[in-house]
Amino acid sequence: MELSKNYIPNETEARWYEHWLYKGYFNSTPDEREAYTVVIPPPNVTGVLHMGHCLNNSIQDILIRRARMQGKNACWVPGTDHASIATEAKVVAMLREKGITKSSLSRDEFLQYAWEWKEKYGGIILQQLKKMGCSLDWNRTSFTMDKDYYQSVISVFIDLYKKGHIYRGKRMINWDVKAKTALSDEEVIYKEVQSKLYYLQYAIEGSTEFITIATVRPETILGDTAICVNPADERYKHLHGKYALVPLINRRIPIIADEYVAMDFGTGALKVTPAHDMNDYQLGTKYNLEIIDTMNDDGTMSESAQLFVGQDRFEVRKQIVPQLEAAGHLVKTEEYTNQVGFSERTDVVVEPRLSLQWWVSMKAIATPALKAVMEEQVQFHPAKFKNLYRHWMENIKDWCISRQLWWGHRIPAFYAPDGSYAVAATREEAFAELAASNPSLSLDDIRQDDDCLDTWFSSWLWPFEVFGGLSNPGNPEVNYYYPTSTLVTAPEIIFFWVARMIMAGYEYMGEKPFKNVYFTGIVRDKQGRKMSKSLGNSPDLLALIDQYGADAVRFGIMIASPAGNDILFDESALEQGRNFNNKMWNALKLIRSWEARVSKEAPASADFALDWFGNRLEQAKAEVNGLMDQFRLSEALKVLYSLIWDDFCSWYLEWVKPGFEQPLSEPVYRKTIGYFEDMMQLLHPFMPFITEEIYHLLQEQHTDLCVKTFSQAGAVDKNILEEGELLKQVISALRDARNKNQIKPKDPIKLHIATRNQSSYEAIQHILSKQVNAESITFTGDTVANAIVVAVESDKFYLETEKQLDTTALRAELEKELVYQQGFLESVSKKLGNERFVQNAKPEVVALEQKKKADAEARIRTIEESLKSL
RNA sequence: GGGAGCAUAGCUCAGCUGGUUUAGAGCAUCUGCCUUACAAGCAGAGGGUCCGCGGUUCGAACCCGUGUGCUCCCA
Repeated sequence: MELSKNYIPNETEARWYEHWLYKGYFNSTPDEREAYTVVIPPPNVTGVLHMGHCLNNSIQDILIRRARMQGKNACWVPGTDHASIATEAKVVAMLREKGITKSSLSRDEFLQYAWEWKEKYGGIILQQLKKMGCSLDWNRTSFTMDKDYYQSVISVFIDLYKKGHIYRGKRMINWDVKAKTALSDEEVIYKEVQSKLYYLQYAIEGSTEFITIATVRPETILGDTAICVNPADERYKHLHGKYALVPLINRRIPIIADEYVAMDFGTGALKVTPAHDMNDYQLGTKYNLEIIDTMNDDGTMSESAQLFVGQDRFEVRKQIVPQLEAAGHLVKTEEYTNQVGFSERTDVVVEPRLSLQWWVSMKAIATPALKAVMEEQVQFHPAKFKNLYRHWMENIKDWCISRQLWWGHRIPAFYAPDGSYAVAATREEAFAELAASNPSLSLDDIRQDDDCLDTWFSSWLWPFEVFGGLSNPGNPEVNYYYPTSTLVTAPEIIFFWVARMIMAGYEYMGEKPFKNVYFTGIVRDKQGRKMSKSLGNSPDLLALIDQYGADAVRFGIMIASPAGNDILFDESALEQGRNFNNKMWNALKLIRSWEARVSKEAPASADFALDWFGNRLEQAKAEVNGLMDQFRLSEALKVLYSLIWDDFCSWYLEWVKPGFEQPLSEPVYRKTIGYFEDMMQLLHPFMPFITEEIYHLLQEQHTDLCVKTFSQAGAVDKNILEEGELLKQVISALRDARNKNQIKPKDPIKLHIATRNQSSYEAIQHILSKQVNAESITFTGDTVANAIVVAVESDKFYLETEKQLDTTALRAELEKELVYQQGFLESVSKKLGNERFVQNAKPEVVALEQKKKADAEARIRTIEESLKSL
C-alpha cells in the first residue's frame, strides 16, 4: 500500500475509535486486577465542548489509557449533571419561542418539556468527547437525575436534616432577578463596573441641618431605616441619637454610631438599608432596625417602596436622581469604580435579598474533609492548592441549597397550612408526622416545597453514586471501584465541588472519594483572558480537530500545561502537534521502504547505533514512568517528543539508514521496527490515534496497541549512552566547523583524529564519515597542518579540505573560543582551589569539577596549537 | 481590607534534592541546504543582569528577608 505524503488524521481517527468501541476495550467490570477509576467531572448537560474540557479530558484519557496499558482494570465513568439554572433557562427560552410562558404550565407539564429537551440536546458534549478519543466506559453513562441517583439526593437531604445539618432560615442571599432564584456565593461573579457615587443630603429632624451620605444605589433609599456614622467621627458626634428624614418619602430614621463605618470613605455617613445589602443587614440585626423590603422578586419596586411601584430597579435609579435633584437633595455626583456581583448563569446584577431558604450547616461535615487533605489521604497536585483549600475550609460558611426552580431534585419538605412542616421521603410519611400534632389535618392540606436543590447538592455524591454507592449500599461495584483513583478538575471549582465531594465521601462512604486530585490550569487566550462563552474567545474545538487532527490538538494542549498552571492557548502549539504527526508518519514511510531491501549481504556495521538507541529507549521509558507517576504529564510528553524526533529520527535513523538503493541487515530492520513500536506504545496515552495506526502499519499485529501491556523498563548501560552523546557532540561540532568555513554539504573532507580512545572511534567510524561527509578518516598523533581544528572533550579533530580557508575569520573564531574557555577554566579552578568546597561537597561533585578542569585545559591547549599553526 | 500565586531568551513556558560546564525547549529570527522519509523538512547559529536589593551557604534561578510589578481568590 502506498502511504500518503503526509499523515491524514480524519479517516484514521474515526476508524480506530469505532474499532476500539467494537472490541469493548473501554468497558470495565470488576475482576481480580487492581482498579484504576476516574469519574468524569460531569459537564453541564447544556454544554458544548470547549478548550477547558479539552484539556481536562485529555488529561483524564492519558491517565486512564496508561493505567489500562499497565494492566490495571481501568474504568472511566462518563455522565452529565442536570445544571438546574442553565437548563431551566434554556427550556424557558425554547418555550418562549413556541409562544408558551412557564407560568402558564403546571410543574409536571414544564418538566415534561425539560426532559424532552434533555433527551434531544443534552449530552452533545459526550458525543464530542469521542472525537477527542476519550476512552470512556459508555455503558456507565450517568446523569444526576437518573431515578436511583435522584432518590439518593433526596435521602441525603433527609438524612442531613435528621442529623441537624440542614435547617431552614431567613438570611441574606444572592438573588437572581431573571431566574428568580437564590444563588450560592460561588455562583456570583464580581466584576469591576464604572458607577456613579451620588451624594445625598437628608434633613435632620427638628433642625435646619442636613447630613450627607454617599451611595451608588440611590433607588434603595426608599428602604433606608437608619444612618450610621463612626462613633469617633467628630463631624457627627452631635447627631448621635437624633433622627433624619428619608428624602421624597420623609420616613423618620435614627442616626446610629458603629465602628463599622469608615470615616474616610464618602462623607463618613452611611445609609443603612437592611433588606438590600449584606453589611447593612448585619447592622440591622445588631441595632434591631426595621427591615423594609422595597423590591419584588423580579427586581421591580414593591408596595413597600411607596414610590415607583412596579418599575425596574435600574429604571428607578435613572428616574429618582432628577427627582432628588429637583427636591434639593442631590449635592454632587462622582465617577466611581466598584465591584458588582453578576449571576454566573444569567449575567444579571445580583440583588442581595432577604429570603427564607434551606441551608447546610458546614462546620461539622467540613472537619474530616479538611483533615483528609491536610494529612494527604487525599493528595493535591500540585500541592500548593492545599493552602487555598485550608483557608476556605477553616472559614467555611453555611451553604444555601434551595433554588427557586423546577428542574432539579425537589426539596422533600411538606408544609401544613399553619406553617409547620416535616421533611420526609413521601407525602404520606410527612402527613403522618404532621398529623401527630395536628389531628384535624388531611392529606390534601399539605403542600410540598416548590423549590429544588442546588445542582452541586447532587454532584457532590458523584464519585460513589455513579456506582450506586448510596442507592445500593455495599454492592460489588462500589466496593471495587471506590475510592476512585484520580479526579481531574479545574482549581476554580475546588470549593463548589472538590471540597464537597470529600465531605460527602466521608459522610456517606466513610472513606475519601479519590486518592489524587489533579488540578489543571485555566485555558486563556493569547491576551491572557479566560476563555468563556460570553467573551466568545474560545475557538471551535471540533473545527480545530478537523483541521489538525485530535492527536495534534491533544499534543498542543498538553505540551505546555504543567499541573495547576494556566495555559495561554496558541494555535502554533497545534501546528507543532501536526508537524510531529508528519514526522512520525515519514519515519514510518522510510522504514516501510526498507522492507524490500533486507538482505543477508548487508554489512553488519550498525551495531553501535542499535545498541545505543536500545539503551536510550530504556532510559526514556524509565524517565517517562517516573514523570507520569508524579503527574508531570507535559514533561513526560516533552521527553517522548525529543526521544522520537531527535534521538530516533534525527540521529538513530540517519545512523542506520542504508545508502541509496543499498541493502540493510535483518537485525537492523527488525530492531528498528521494535523500537518504533515501543515508542508508539509509550506515546499512545497522549496521542492514541496515530500511534495505533503506525503500530499496525509497521507490521502485521495480533493485538491492538490500545490494550497492549507495557513491559518493564530494562537496565541501562551508562557507558554506551555516554559514547552516544559524545558521538552526537562530535558530529555537531564538525558540522558547525564545516558551516563556519563555508564548506558545502556536498564537498567531502578528510578527517584526522587525535585521541587516546582510538578503538571507540573505530567502532563508529562509518557513522561519523557519513554524518560529516568525510571521504576518509585517519588517526594521528601529530598536529595536521593547514586544517581546521575542532576540540571535543580531550579529543582533537583536523578537517582537511581542498577549499581555501579564511584564516582571519578562523583566527577570530578561535580567539573568541579561547577567551570563553579561559573564563570557564578560571571559574572551575577557583571552585577547586576553595578548600571548603573540596571538603564539604560530595566526592562525585568534586570529581566532576576536576574532569571539567582537565577538559578545559586540553581544549585550551588545542586552541593555542591551532592558532600557532594558522 | 484579608489571603494566595507568579516574575527565567523577542513570545509562550520547563527547570520539584542547592552542584550535569558560564541556564533549557517550542515558536519567532539569521545562515546554508529542494541531501530519494519528511521544506509542515534537514544542518547549523545568534539571542539571558534567571525582576531589584540584602542575607544563608564552600556553592543560589532554586532557600530566607525585603522592595517593585502583574494575576487570582475571599470580603
